[in-house]
Amino acid sequence: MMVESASETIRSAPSGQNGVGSISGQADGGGGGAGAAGAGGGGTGRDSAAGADSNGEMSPAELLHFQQQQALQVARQFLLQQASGLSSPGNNDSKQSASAVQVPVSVAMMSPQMLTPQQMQQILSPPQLQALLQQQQALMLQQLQEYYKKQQEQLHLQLLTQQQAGKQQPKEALGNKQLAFQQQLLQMQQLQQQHLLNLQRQGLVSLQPSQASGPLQTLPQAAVCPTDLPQLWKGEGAPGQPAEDSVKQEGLDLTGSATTATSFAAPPKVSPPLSHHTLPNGQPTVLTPRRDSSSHEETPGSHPLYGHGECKWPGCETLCEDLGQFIKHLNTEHALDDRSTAQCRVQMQVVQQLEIQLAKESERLQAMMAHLHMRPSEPKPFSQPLNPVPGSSFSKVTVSAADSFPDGLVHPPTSAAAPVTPLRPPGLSSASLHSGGPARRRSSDKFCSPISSELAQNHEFYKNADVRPPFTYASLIRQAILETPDRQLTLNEIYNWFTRMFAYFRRNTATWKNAVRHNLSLHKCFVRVENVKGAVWTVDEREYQKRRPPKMTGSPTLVKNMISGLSYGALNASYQAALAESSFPLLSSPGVLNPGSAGSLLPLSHDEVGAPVEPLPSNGSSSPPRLSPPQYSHQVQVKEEPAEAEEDRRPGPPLGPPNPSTAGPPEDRDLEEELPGEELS
DNA sequence: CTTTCATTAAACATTG
DNA sequence: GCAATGTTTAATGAAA
Repeated sequence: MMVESASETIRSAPSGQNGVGSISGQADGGGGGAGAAGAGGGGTGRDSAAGADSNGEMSPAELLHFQQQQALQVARQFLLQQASGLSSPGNNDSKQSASAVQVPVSVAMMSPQMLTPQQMQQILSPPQLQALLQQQQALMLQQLQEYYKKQQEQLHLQLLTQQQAGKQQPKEALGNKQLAFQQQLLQMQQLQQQHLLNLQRQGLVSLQPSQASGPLQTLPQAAVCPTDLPQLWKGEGAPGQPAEDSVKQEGLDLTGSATTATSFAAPPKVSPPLSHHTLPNGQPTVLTPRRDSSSHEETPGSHPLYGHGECKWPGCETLCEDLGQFIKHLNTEHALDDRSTAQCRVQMQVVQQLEIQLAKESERLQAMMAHLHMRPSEPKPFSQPLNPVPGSSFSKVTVSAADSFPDGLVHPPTSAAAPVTPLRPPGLSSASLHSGGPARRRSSDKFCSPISSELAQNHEFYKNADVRPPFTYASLIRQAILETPDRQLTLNEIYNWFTRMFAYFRRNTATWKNAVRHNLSLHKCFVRVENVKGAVWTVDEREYQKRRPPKMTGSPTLVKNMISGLSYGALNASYQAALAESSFPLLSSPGVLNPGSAGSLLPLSHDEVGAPVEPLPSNGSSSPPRLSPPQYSHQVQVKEEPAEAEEDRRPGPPLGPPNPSTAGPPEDRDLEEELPGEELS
C-alpha cells in the first residue's frame, strides 16, 4: 500500500535490476560460463604449457614434476576444449592452435547454463551441435584415458622412486606414503570409471528401446536397453565381464598399476578417510564399459561417432554401412531435438564436473608429490583462473574476500593444496545447469531428492567448488537447522552453515543472506523462537511438508523401476539431477545412493521425507505463528558452537536425536522417493 | 497462457 | 547512528 509510492519511486531501480534476472544469470552462468573457464582456462593452460617446454636439465624429481604438469596440462586443455567447443578430432595435441574451428557457437556453448534447449537450437545449427557432440564424446574418452594413463605412469614411477629411496626411510613412513599413493591411484581409477560410467549412463538414458537389438559386438554399452540397465549396473564385476581388459589393451591398465602398487605396500586396509570419491565398499566401480576403448582408435577422418560400422551416439548403435549412411542416420535419428540437446547438456555437465574433480585430484596429487620430494609445492598453473569473472556483472557485491568468512569457521579441509578457491569461476556445473539461471528450484522439491543425501555425497564438492547447490534456500536452511542437535539455529549460525558448506555462498554475501532472511520470514515452515539471548529458528516439519507438491514429476513406475534397478553409488547426485533434468525423471533415488564417504559429516536427516513427520514439539505447528517466547533461562547458547547442547528447550522429549518421537533413526533415506506417502508403496 | 514458486532486490521496522 | 535481524513487497524467470 503505502509502499506503493516507494516502489513506484524505485521502479527504475528494480527494473534495472531486472537486468538482474539476466545479470544473475550471467553471474551464474556467464561466470561459470565457462566464459571464464573456457577462455581463461584455455589461456592459462596454453601459457603454462608453453612456458614449461623450455627445459634444460632437471633432476629426476623435477622431471617427474614437469611431466606431471604436462600431463595435467594436456588433460586440462582437453577438457577445456571439450567444454568450449570444437577442434579437430584426431589429434588433440596439436589441436587448438591450428584447427580451432572457432564457431561462434562455441561461445554459446561455453555458458550452457544460460541456454535453454530452445536457445541452443537457435544458436546452433544442427550440424554444429552434432559435430560438437560427436567430438566431445570421442575426444573426451580419448583424452581422458590418455591423461589417466599418464597419471598412472607418473605414479608408478613415483612409487618406484619412492621404493628405492624408501629403503633408507623408516618403513612406516614409507608404507604410509605408498598407501597414500595407492589411494591416489584408486581415486584416479575411480574417477575414470566414474567418467566412463557417466558416459555409459548417459547413453542408456537416451537410448531408444527400439534400437537396442542389433548385434552388440564390441559395444555392449550402447546396446543396453532400459531393462538391461539394472542388471548391467548391478552386476558389479559380473562374472565373465573382464571389464578391464579393454582398458588394459589401451595401455591404460589401471588395474595393473594399482595392483602393482599394492604389492609394494600391501596394505590390507585401505579405507581411510582420504577419498571422498571412493566407493564405500572396496569394490571398484567395476561396471566398466569396455567398449569405449575402441572409440579412441577411430580414424580421424571419419566421424568420431562412427566406428566399426555403427553409430556411436550414446545409446545408439545403429549399424551403418558407410559414412554417408551414417550421416544420414545422424541427421534423422539424432537430429537437434530436445533429447539431443538434453544429452548435450548432460555431457557438458559431465565434462565440467569431471574437470573440477580432476583438478581437485590433481592438486592433491601435486601436493603429495611435492611433499615427498621435499619440494615446495609450487603453485600450479592449473587452477588459476579463479578470478570470478571479472567482467561479470555482479552488480555490486563483488565479494570482498573479507566478508567471505564471517568468522573462524571451519574452513574446508582441502586446504593443503587446494585453497578453497573454486576451480573455476562460477557456476558451471550441475547447479546452474539445472535450470539455466539460478539453479535450484524443483530439483530438490519435485524430485524429492533428499538434500541431505545429495549433500552428503557431494559435500566435498559443494564445499570447494564454486557451484551453486541445486537446492532451494528453504531446503538448505532446513537442512542446516536439522543438522544441529537442537534443531535450531540463530540466523548467524545459519549463515555460517552456508558458508561452511558451500563455496558458492562465500561470495555475494549480501545477496544470499538477504535471501536467507527472506526465506525464513516468508515460509511458514520456519519458526522463529525467541530466546533469552536472541532468537533461533526452527523448522516446522509439518509446514515444510505441506508446502511441497505431493506428486512427483515422473512416472511412479518408472521411478520405481530405476530405483530398484540401480543403486549405484557411483552415480553422483548432480549427475542424477542433470539426467533428471534432461527428461528422465527417475533417479534421485536417495536411499539408493550410498552414504558416501562424506556422509559422515552429515547427519543425513534427509529431508524430503514426508513420512515421519515428526511431531516436532515446538509450538504446535502453526497457530500462534512465530514468536513464542520460550522460557527457561538457559542462555549459554551464544553464537559459538557450544551453545546447541544446552538448550533443551522442549521439556517433553529428551531429544538425543533430533527426532524423538518417531524414534526412527533418520534412516528414511530409503523410501525417499515420494514419501508423501503414496506412490512408493 | 496462466499460475505457482523461487530468487533477488530493496524498503522498513525492531532491537541491541 | 549503526549493524544485525526480521518483514514485506515487487519484479522476474522458470517450471508446472
